[in-house]
Amino acid sequence: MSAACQIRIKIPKSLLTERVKLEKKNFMADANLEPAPADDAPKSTDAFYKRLGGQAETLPKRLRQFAEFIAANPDRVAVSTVAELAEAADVQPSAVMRFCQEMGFSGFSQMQKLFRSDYSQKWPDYATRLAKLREHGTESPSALLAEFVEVGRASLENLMTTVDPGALQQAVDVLARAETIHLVGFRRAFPVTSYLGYAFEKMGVPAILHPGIANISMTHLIRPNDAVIAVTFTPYSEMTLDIAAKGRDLGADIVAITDVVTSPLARLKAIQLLVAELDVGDFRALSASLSLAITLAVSVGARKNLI
Amino acid sequence: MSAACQIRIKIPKSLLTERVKLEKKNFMADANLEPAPADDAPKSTDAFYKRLGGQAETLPKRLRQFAEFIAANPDRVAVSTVAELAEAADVQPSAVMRFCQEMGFSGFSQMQKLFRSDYSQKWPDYATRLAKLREHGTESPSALLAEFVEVGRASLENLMTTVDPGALQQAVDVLARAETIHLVGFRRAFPVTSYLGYAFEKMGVPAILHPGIANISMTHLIRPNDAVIAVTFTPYSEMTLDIAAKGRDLGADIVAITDVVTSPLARLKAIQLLVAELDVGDFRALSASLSLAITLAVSVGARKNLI
DNA sequence: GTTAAAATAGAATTTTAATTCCAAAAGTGA
DNA sequence: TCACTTTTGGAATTAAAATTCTATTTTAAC
Repeated sequence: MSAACQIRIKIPKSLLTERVKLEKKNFMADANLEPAPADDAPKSTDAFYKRLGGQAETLPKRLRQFAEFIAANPDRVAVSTVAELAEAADVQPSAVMRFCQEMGFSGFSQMQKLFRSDYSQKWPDYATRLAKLREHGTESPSALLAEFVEVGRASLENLMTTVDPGALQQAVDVLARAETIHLVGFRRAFPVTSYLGYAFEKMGVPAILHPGIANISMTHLIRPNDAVIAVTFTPYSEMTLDIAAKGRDLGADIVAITDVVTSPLARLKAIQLLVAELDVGDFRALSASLSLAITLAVSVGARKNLI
Repeated sequence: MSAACQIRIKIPKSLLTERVKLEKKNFMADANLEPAPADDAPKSTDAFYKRLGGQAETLPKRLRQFAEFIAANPDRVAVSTVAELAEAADVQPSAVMRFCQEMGFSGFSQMQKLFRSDYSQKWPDYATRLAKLREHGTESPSALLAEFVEVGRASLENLMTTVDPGALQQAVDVLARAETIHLVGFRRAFPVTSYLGYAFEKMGVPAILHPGIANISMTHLIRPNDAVIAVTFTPYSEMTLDIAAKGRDLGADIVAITDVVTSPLARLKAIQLLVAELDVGDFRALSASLSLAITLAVSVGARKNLI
């Protein structure tokens, strides 16, 4: 037979499909096998995260890369395709598949099914979720968390109305002009000043966090061209007021983050930024104060072209 | 020509596909047309519901049936297939298609895309917005404040879904049992630990705030019946991880406040409390972390009948 | 009751996405 | 440095889902 006579027939796969499917089906029926019994696939997203946490260390590079992406964006799994996730995590689609199998799933589809079943639970609106959190019993930590979350949100909402844009602008001007910024605030105001300290340090803005330990005040460090950020809420800390007053005497500008206009800091002709934060018992959700502080820091950094 | 001679040839579609695809492609290229400009498709789920409300009355039976189903189960659209929705609503898949077209979409896929983006849009792209704000330093501080307030609110809302009530309860149990609580967290986590330190001190709960200054770690203070609260976010602070690991070795319980499940703290079999907070450059709105922290502190105090 | 129009169900087909496969690259230990 | 294993990227294949098509049924008007 001469080669010229040979004809290659490519059978369209679509014609084959049916038969193959049938054979497969029959085989499955005979062997009494389920589609995918999924040996050790996580049964809940909690179980999945647990496994992920334990296994992440041992995964090869690309798989770990994807694992981290998933950990950071868990909600995207339910509504994305393999290709989309792969692109977003900057890995190949096949890496995604390998990851799914490594986690015990038969493939992506099975894993996605798990996330999708969880999806509707996350959907209820804010009020419903809050109610659910409280359900655990009025004394439970989660009920308390619901309380603080709500208070925090209310405080943030308030913040927009209590802070005067003009005063904020003025504060930024003053701080950007200052040679050194002194951060003063103790006890429950300390988280605010320490965060300001971190932020200024990071941006290279000269700032001193007054530690207030051992009752040593470092007022002698304050110079005329400096500025002081004083943070205090009722009951006002004596030391904060003292240092602010000394700073004013030495000619420094004072920016006050405090709670009400009648605050003793008002006497110092300080630029006042008011934060009406709500209390739960004796404790205060600092959400609003921190947000104001970080705004201040970033604005000053931006003004100085440091970020 | 006699009828007997006529032969009907059905060309396998698979052979046609390629050519047709090419022709389509070329045509599109020539005409410079986008795939599906979608004349009057709703651009948001709000617009969709509005249209649905107005049009539902005039829809034929099956389509109305499906419309009602959608109205009752809006969350299922994003994570279901046509077949699944059809089955759940007890209509044919083709009815679903007709519904989608009736609502102005090119098909189901386009409609689903809307619902999916709506879900992931829940956490809008603050990071980029803020980055832009900072770049253009021209923006007013109050605009920046508004952004941070928004971010804070979103973070708090998110906190309710990322924190597992069981883990929170467990953490409180462990901390209430501990002889001494060690607070570990530096740099941007420090505001959190320092606030915990303040709260515990105020309630009389024995707690040590590890200062982390001068690279002196105080791990030798940790005893078997103690607990460690380790707070760290990417990039994880070495010192925090070290102290937590030492604590684990010494037999203390570890409670971790961190950002993702793949955090190195997972290795230590720590009780993990996850906080998904937005980073703005190197800065983090700490609202959620602080709310979680204060919840933890107050719950422990309550458990010990100290407040 | 008859007829035309509209709507529907279900199958056929196309399109898109998931999964597998394999050659090439990157590690690893002798 | 060389053999050997693991991991990776990308194409090829298979499976699944979306979309279209058409015969049939229902509806509504006359």
